[in-house]
Amino acid sequence: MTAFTIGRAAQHSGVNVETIRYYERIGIVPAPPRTVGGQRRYGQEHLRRLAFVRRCRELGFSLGEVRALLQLVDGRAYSCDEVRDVALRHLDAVRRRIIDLQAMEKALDEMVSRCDGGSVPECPIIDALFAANG
Amino acid sequence: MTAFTIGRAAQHSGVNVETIRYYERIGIVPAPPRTVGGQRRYGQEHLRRLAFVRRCRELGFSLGEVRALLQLVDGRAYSCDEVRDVALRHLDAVRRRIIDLQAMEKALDEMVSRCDGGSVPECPIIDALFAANG
DNA sequence: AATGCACCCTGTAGCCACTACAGGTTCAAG
DNA sequence: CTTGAACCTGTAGTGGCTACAGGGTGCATT
Repeated sequence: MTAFTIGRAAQHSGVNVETIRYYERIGIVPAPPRTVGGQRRYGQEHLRRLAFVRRCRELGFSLGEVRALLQLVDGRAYSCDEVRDVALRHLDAVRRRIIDLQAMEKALDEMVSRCDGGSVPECPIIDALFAANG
Repeated sequence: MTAFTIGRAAQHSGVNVETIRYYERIGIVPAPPRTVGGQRRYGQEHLRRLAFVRRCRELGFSLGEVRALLQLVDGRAYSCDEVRDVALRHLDAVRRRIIDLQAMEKALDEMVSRCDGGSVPECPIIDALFAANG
């Protein structure tokens, strides 16, 4: 018998104790059985699911997406295409985000390099931030 | 005399009407004068500041960082070094974020490409998500 | 002067994904 | 049987907005 307390489940799955309770509350993970005193006891299947959620979150899936993936998994007979679709959409979003951040990086880098430490009369970074778009 | 309503100020600065009121509430921008009836009227300096905040936000600065930058600007005699420091720290954070996202992208890409549409018995994406870290 | 209506006002609640308490209870070791 | 770490619930806070509800204002037109 494997019965983990929430603390052990947290250690094992990498999901914070508070977060596990939060996931239960919002229905991302099922409520586990309780001891007579009311404490949660987790089995292997719960840990597996928690680790799944954690992995998804590490990959940047929103909880909505995670929910969608779990529904596909739970209704056995999920189609690979549906899963692939969720993943591809997310991959696209990640790529767009990277492009956005790279644009920020470029703009910041240019701003910072324009100001190379000399005590110029006006700060070129502040000037750039006050300047119009672009 | 330039006196913009909040709507005009929003158009002009690119900051949403609700967001302008929010910025005023949290002290990012000063409260403008009002008409007798209580409506806000913005001058050039307000617009300039709103545009500054907007530009900072576009570059990914947090409102905390924006606040810090504005304090440097407001206390005239800000040092360029201090500004540069805020910008450099943020640039670092942006770069770290890009690296994180690129790792996600790689992992997602590998997952998705392992599943090339064929109806395999088990979905490799789901398998990968259920698998341990890495 | 009256009316219409687009815009403005405040205040509150909601979003996401947690995190951090307060104030109390349970479990297991010694 | 006592200790104390870990657990429980419920609520409130985070950041950065956004979206109402329910009302008031300001300007153009009639």
